[in-house]
Amino acid sequence: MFELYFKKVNEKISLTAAEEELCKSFFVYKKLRKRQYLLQEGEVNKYTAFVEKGVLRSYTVGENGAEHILQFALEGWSIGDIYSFITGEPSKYNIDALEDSELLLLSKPAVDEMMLRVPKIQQYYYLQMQNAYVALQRRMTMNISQTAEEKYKTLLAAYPEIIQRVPQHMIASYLGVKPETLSRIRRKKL
Amino acid sequence: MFELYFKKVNEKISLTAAEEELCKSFFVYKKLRKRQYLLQEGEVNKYTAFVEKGVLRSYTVGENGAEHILQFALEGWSIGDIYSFITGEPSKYNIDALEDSELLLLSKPAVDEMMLRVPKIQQYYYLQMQNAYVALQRRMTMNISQTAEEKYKTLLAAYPEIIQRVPQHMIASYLGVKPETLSRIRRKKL
DNA sequence: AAATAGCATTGACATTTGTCAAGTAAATAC
DNA sequence: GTATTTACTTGACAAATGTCAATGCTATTT
Repeated sequence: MFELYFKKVNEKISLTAAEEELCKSFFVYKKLRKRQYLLQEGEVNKYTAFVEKGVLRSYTVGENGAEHILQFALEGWSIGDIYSFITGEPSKYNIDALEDSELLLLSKPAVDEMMLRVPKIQQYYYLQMQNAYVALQRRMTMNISQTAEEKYKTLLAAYPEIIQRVPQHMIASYLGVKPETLSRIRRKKL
Repeated sequence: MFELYFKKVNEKISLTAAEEELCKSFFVYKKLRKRQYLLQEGEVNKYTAFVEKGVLRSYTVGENGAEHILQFALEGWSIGDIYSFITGEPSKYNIDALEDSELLLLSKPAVDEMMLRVPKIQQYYYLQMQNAYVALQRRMTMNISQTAEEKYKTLLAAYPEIIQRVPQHMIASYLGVKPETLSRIRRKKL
């Protein structure tokens, strides 16, 4: 149940068996059914979730009720509202499961303790943070410089799994276009 | 010449006079004339720059020669290509000054050494990284959910100084619209 | 199996944004 | 100070995307 997590960690740093065992003790395992919330707007985000299995998404809801998707997280990715997690303020985001999913949760005290007991792991999380930032920057560049069709192609090339496993109207929201527009873009290439 | 930097740092953590002195020794002071580069595409980004005075911007250049602006940095902000800084790979970004500017540069070895000698400062940089991420996330949400006009208003409300000090066509690029479109948006409200 | 609800597709049309071209204003160079 | 370049504005038109409404499809519920 920790296979994927340590696979990912050991791509970046290397932990001894003893260190791995110690790490495990800080996580809480959680299953989420499709459509279940991990976090709802207004709650404090107490955990960052590593996805062992399934797909989650984070999103906001506008005044008009429209959903705006910020992030998808497939197996091997992490998700959570960092801002709320750190500050303890209520989150503006919702996070829920798009498929039945299995998660490894880490609370803030657990992170702190883990960093203390297994200092090496700090580097992994720092790298993670950087990667997340860089990825977001890339998405930003894509968004200001490309048309709807180009954005779709870029996403398809970079993360084909997302396109396959996520409903189309959510992909549209992620790209910042209407579902009808995405449907028309897709029709072109059949 | 370090006033602004320590003003910012001490908003988050508190350093003793001795610690401040120690910190100072890790920075390199640099003046940049308007239009001068801090970083050019293809170079390795060796420094993160804290802006004491002036305005810088980071941007990419597309195949068609169009510039896409990623970030502005006014007094009190930092700028640099984190990815290149960390990995040592050549940067895909350009960074230059939009006004005569004064910078405090920190190299990677200097950061490492500073963190070691003044551990407290680690927290400041971790917070900085988080804030940068959260700000980018906000911008992303704005970009996928708002029209050109709304994006302009949002930017104007959040960072009026940017609008005043940066050429309009760069604002347009930052928002992901054409200069003509921005000009027409601005005309409406006079 | 039938009923329901949500999702994807399509068409007609409206709105927003982009493109091209021209002209003016402002900044910079000489 | 004049010349030259660069930035901003404006208009006419084109292209992209959004809106609204109808339809069929698929999955879920009962």
